[in-house]
Parts: sequence; C-alpha cells; structure tokens
Amino acid sequence: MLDRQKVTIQDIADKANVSPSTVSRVLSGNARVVESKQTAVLEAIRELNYRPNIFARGLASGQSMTIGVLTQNISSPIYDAIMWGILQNLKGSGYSPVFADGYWSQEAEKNALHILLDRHADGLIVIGGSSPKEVLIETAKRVPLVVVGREIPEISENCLKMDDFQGGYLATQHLIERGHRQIVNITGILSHDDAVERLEGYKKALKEAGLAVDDQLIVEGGFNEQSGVMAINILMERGRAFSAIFAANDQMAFGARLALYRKGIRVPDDVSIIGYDNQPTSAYMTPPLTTIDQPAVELGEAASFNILQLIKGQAIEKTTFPAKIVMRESVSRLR
Amino acid sequence: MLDRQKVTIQDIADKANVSPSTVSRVLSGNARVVESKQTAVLEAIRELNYRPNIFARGLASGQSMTIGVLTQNISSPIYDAIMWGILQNLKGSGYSPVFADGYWSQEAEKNALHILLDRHADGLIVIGGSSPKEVLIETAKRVPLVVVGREIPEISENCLKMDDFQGGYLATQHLIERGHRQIVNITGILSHDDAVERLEGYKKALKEAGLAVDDQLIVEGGFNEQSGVMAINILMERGRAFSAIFAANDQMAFGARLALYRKGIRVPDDVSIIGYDNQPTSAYMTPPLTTIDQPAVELGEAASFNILQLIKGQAIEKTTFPAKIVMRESVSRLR
DNA sequence: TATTGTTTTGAAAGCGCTTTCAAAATACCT
DNA sequence: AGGTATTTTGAAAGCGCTTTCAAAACAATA
Repeated sequence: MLDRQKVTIQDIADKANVSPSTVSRVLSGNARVVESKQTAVLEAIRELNYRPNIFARGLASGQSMTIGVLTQNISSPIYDAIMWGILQNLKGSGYSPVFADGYWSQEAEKNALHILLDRHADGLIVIGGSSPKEVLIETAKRVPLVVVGREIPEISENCLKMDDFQGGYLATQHLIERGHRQIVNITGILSHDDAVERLEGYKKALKEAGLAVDDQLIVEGGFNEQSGVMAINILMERGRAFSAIFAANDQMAFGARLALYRKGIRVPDDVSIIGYDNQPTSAYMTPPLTTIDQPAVELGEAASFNILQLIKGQAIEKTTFPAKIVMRESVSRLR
Repeated sequence: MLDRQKVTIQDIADKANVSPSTVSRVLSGNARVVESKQTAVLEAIRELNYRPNIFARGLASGQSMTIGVLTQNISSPIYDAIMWGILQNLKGSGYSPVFADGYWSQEAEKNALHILLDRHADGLIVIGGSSPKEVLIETAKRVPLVVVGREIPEISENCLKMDDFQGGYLATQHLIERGHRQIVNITGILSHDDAVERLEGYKKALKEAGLAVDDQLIVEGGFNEQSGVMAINILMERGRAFSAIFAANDQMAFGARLALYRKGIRVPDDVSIIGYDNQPTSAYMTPPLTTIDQPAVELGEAASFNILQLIKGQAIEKTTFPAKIVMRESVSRLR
C-alpha cells in the first residue's frame, strides 16, 4: 500500500497516459470517456491506491459532498434511531454525514451550526434543539435544510415531525379503554412543542370520553427519570387519587415506576403506567412498559431523502409519521 | 450579515489595506504583525463577517485541524460519556471533532476509518470497535492515533483502557463480602477483551475467597437485555442453585432482573444482582441497580489530551482508570 | 550620517482538484 | 472522397488559502 497522501491525480494521469482532466472525468462520471482510457485510469487508481484529496475537490468544485447533521445529545435512543435512518438513506448517495452536537445548549448549538456551515455542508439536517427559529429560517435561505422534530411555520415544508398529538391521544385513550378514569399526565418540558402536543392529545382523549381534565392530575416533568420520581411525590402530596399514569417519555415512566415501588404501590396491580418513546430498555422494565412507539427510523430516512431531494432541487414530500402503541405489561384493566 | 461564501481573504486584505499574506498571519497568529494593521484586519474581518474557507486552508496547509473520532453505535450511554469527555478537552484547542460511526460492524468501521482518513483528520481517536488490530497498527503509522477501550500490545502507548479486570474483581468481591457463595457470572461477548477481563476479575475474586469457579454458573451473554433474559433461562435449566448474579453490563442485568420477575424470584430478597457500567437508567431500575462505575468522562478527556500531545509531538501519559462500585439496592446480605 | 542588523511586509508560487474552452479525433452525411 | 456534426481530449485557468523569499521599513550601532 503506497502513501495515501502523496498520490495525486497527476500521477494517475501519467500512469494511464491521459490528462488530469480525463481522470477527473472518470472519477466524477459526468462526461464520456472512451472505454480503453476508462479502464486504464481505473487500473492506475487501484494500483497506486489513489484517494482524491477532499480539500482540493471542495475548493475547486465548491461542493463538499457532505450532509451536516446537527444533533442533540447523541445518547438518547430515539435520536439514535433517527440517525440510523438518516445514515441508511445516505449510503450510496455519494454524500457522507458530518456530525456536530448541540448538547441541548443554545450556545453549543450555535457553535455546531457554524462548524457545519464552515465545513460547507451541502445540506443540513437539524434534529430537535433549541435554536431560535429565526436562525433556522435564515439558515434555510443559505443552504438546503431539513428540520426534524420541530414544526416551524415559516419553513413548514422543510420540517419533519412525529405526530405527538396523536401519540398523546393514543396513550390516554388506551388507558381509558382499560377502564381508567383518574389518569395522571406527567408531561415533558412544556417549553418544548412535542411535550405540549402530547399533553393536548391527552386532554382531547379525556374530553372525548366525557372525562374532566383535572389540573391536579397533571405534573410537569423534565423528560428525565428523576422528574418521574418527583412527579409521584408531588402527586402523593396533592392527595388526589389516580389509577393510571401517562408519562410523556419512558425515562419519566421509569422514575415514576421506581417511586411507586418505594411506596409499596404495585405496577400494574395498583397503578398502571404507559410511557412514550419505546426506548429499547423499556421492554425490560419490570414489568415491561407499555408505551408509544415512534417511527424514528422512518423519520430519519425521510429526512435524508428530503435533504437529497432539496440538494438536487427536486420536490420533497411531507409525510406524517403516526405513532403507535406497544402493549406490554404495565397497564391493567381496571374493574 | 453578508454572504458567508463570498468574502475571501483578498477582500479583507483590500479593506484593511494590507496583503493577503498579512491577513493570513493575523489569522494564524504565527508571525508578528504591527499593531495597527492587526486591528485593521480584525476590524475588517468582523465587518465583512469573514470565515476562512476550510478547503483552501486544508489544501494549502495540509492540515485539517480536525480530530477524527471513530465511534461505535453512538447511543450507548457509556460511549456518550467518553465522547463528552473528548469534546470537553477539545474545546479551545483549535481542533474540532469529526465523527464517523462503525456501528459495531467491521465493514462499516473500515468505511468509517476511510472517511476519517480521507478527510485528513490530523489525529484519530478510535473508540472500541472490532477493527483487526493490524489495521490499527498500520493506521498508527500514518497518523497520530489513540485507541480507547482496547489494549493492543504493539501500540500499547496509544491505548487507553478502563481496568475491566479490577471492575470484575470488585463486583464479585462485593457479592462475596455480602455473604454470597454461589455467584453467577453473565459475561459479555467473549471475543471482546473487556468481557474476558471482567470474567477474569470474577474468577480471581472467587479464588481469593477460597471459592471454586463453577462453569455451570458462567453464561456467555451478548451485552444486551435479551441475553440477560436468556441467561436466566439457561441457568434455571441447568438447575444449579445461586444467590447472586454479576452481569457484565447493566443491560444484561436488566434482562436478568426481568426474567427473575417473571419467575417470581424477588430481587434482592431471593437473588442479588450487580451490573456493570452504571448507565443512567440503572439508578431507576426497580430496585435501583448496584453496579460498577467506570470513569468514562475522564477516559475521554485523557484520550483527547493524548491525541493533542501526539499531534504536537509531545510525550503522552498512560494513566489507568480504576472502576469503582456504586452501591444501590439490588444486592442484599445473605444470612 | 553611513552602515549593519532586525522586523515587518508583499509578491508569487503552489496545494490538488474541477471545469471551461478550443483543438483533435471520430462519426455521419451527401 | 470531402465536408460537416459530434464526441473525446488536453491545456490552462482558477478555487482561496499558506508559506517561502526577498524587498522594504525601521532600529541600532559605529
């Protein structure tokens, strides 16, 4: 194997007895090259183990052949699924992903956006995050952009979102159907749109069933386990009776389940729980957690499909991604 | 805000009445520039909102000012902690991270490595993974390399690892100390070094306490929840009695805990469990899981510290990262 | 003041590729 | 066969920066 750094397009040209232009043409494939030279070039490339210099390419062509992906806190399983979907669809497109992480901090996110832009990403996928929408709207003017998990009216066509409202509705409805009447909702952070929508879905299901929405049964959580624990404590203090809990994500469901365990309240015998997200661990909670599954992989696939379309200047499709319920063992029928 | 793409170093030079060379000098800071021009240039840069073209820079300088990070399946909390550590330390170094994901597949990993190399990363951090060690040894010859989570004798100075042996030892010892004698070990994938070492630690603790190593109490798992479930089933079939389980990671502990629940065996009353990794969810298992904590963030910090040193051609330090036990409620004293 | 030494600066070459443009080669007509 | 239309090719001009090198400016010395 020869030095990867040193072999240039000129070397290939020499070896194949053609000009650099011709080599470039077989590399990019957007101009005809006579068969014999084509193979000679390919042969030379393989023999010398040539890899094009990405900087020279970027500089000359103005394209980076990368898609910037702005993520938040990569560790969340749901984001991971989205990323997986994105990667799947990017394969073989010629584009490769470049990541930058916002870590849910506006400062870091701004920084990450700059990094991506500086790297001349040909397209941008922004997953969630807390960037002011003005920033995103501005960004969308400069570069093809797909926003995942947020809905921004001004650039609605660029946004891809799960149906959180429907998910909240579904979860609550399931509980009602199982005979529950006093249903707690541990919400997400209510400054996040998705959290609000899940809450709205919850309310709708209640109303539709002729049940009153009782503020005393609603507690705002923080999308993490600890806030699930706290929510139960708050609920106990309030003293309002309840037989089921809808937590706006699985992590809070976990916390709630633990808090219940601590108080000697059995799940699902005494209290039922339904979560949201269907993260991998949830299937192994004790008892396995009934939850709402989001088509995260599909969402990711759609995101990269769309960004590719956008780059090509073609039309994009705005699909909706319906949530569905995954029944396991944390919900019982109330008699 | 002016177009980011269009402003070049020449524009700055014109505006500040200097030559491009001078602008370049104040940008890089590695040559004196008289105060007045310095400020004029800085001023021009701000006014025109200039951002250097990263391709031109890379092409001219041969440096990318990036550190390639080859990860596996980003979603695992432990990897996330390592990454966090890496990022922390990279801040302000002038280098920014570029990620590529191996998804625990050799094929994908090879690909990812190529991407990173093609992008001319000035240094590489490889986290775990299943690349043949020859590949890594070769790579180390071309570019500064730090391998995290694997020990490769030939390039030992470049490797950073947690002390898995000690962790396995610690976990088992704790169980013994609490009076357990028949201790199960659900191991990790035994083709992974860390899994083997945890197992060895387990054996050592047993021997030290004068207990026999019973093969019937050892089950190979797959580092995921499902294999924890299966392990319990296998154990039940084998019919060997046990009072405690050491699972080589928390996910398998979860699976085991669920399987036990299914069989009506209580934790920790009937059987104690200790995990490994201290992933965030584990604190919220029912009961909260006693486990082994690894200094993942510190590991990550050390990794980026070392890669930076390597790039500068300076000496690196090879620290060891001791595991420690986190006692929660899944282990009981056996009377 | 003349001379030498030291900074500070700009001109210009080049990093490795893409892409335009015109020349060369080939194909297709009549 | 001669001419035209078409395809294939190479020369050469950049892309925007860094970096060498020598000239210009300034300081220091005799």
